[in-house]
Amino acid sequence: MLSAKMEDYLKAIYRLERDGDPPIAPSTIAEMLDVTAPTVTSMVEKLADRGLIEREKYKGVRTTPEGETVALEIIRHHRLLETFLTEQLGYDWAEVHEEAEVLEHHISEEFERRVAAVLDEPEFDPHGDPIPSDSLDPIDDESATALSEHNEGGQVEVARVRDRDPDELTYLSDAGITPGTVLTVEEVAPIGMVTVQLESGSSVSLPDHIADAIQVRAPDTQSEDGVSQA
Amino acid sequence: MLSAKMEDYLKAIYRLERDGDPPIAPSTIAEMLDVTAPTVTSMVEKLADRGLIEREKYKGVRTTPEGETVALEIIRHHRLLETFLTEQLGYDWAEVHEEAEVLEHHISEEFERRVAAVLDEPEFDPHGDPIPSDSLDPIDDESATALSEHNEGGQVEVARVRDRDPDELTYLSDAGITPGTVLTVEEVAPIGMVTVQLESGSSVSLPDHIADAIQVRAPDTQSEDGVSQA
DNA sequence: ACACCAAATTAGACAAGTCTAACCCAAAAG
DNA sequence: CTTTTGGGTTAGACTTGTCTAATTTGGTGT
Repeated sequence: MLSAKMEDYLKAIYRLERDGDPPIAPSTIAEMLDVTAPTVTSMVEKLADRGLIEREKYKGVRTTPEGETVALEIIRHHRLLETFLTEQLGYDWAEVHEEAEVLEHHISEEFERRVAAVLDEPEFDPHGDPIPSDSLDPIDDESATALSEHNEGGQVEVARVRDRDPDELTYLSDAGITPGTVLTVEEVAPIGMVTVQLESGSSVSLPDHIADAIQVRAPDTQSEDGVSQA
Repeated sequence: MLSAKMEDYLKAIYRLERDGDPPIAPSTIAEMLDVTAPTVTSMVEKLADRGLIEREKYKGVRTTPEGETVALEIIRHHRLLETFLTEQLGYDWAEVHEEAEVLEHHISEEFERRVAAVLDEPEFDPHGDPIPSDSLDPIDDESATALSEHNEGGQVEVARVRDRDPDELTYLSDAGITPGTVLTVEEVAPIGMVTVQLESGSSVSLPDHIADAIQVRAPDTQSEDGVSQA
């Protein structure tokens, strides 16, 4: 069995690989997990011994297929839990991340199966992140673009919100912005701010770091129901 | 914050106090938690330093009021989780103990509150064990008697089943014996076995160690609904 | 080519939780 | 009142995950 810590490292490495390119430098991992460089060195040695990552000394690491499967398993746990907490226990999307971050390491496969069944095998979590399937096939993350890259006048639909700050998430949902929301880009101010208009007509201004975190796609011209994310 | 291990020791000590009398000997704790005696010595030192137990060297330990509160908190988590797993996720009562044993250490107060709310503040778990209230007042466990102490012909209602063996629990529920079931003691055989008759008319024979674990009380002459446990 | 520097690794320490082996109490037996 | 003996404690070691301080490496700049 893997420890919760090993799972955390693996998840971090996997996530970093999805953004930047492998190999992932120890310093990057250290920053993400808020530990020191020597701690990373000793941990990646252990993960490499277990065959979960490949390691080149003084270069960095990359996940092996087995390591990727473990990472996907944890991510599946995390996103199923986030979905479960919001849908069944009435959590707000701002609160679910922290709770799921802990529980993801402690639920059984049985729990995972039953939660997935109760939720009817969901494909996206409350932030719009895709939930890895039961078979743990790699997911492709990159179909949407950042809101901040769009020009004035364009109409877009919110696909994912890659922000986990509770205050910012609460602000967004209070403003009416969640996955599925259709927005029109009203103004891109040169001072690091984007203003969008909701379908209700109300306008919301967002600082760049939040506009960067909101991933959007062409509006779904079809339906308004919740199955539109596929 | 207390570690999961410290919580386990505290829970074990509290449980042992409820059965036998304090002070609780280190060897008893060691057996319950399946660790060696020196391990218990070092752990009880830590718990005593924290003010959660009183310790007399070479004698044993007893919980302080603060320790009792912590134990009750964990027991509340455990029993709420067991109830939640059966009622909301469709677990069988035979499976819930192990899952709850892990998760009880990792859920937040928020999670506890929301689960209790969704379940409508339940007072008993699927095995008939009382769930400590939100205020963590000590509970009195001892209103029921063991089935094994009853004489032939007596009619009783199952109050609690103090068994956690999955096979035995599955056997009992398959036989139709769960908290609330009304039984008539048919035969107390001198070979370590008790035979009971269900209201359906079917008979079930149980070895003493299981009859000991089934706690019963006078049948509820009133209703048949689920609120009858108070 | 050579020195420099940032980043990585090694070395050594520490806390938590566990073990085995050795020693010590304290209560019961004589 | 002494001895026996079983359970408890002390001593010392190991693992996991972390740290700080010292050292090494490999690419960069001149």
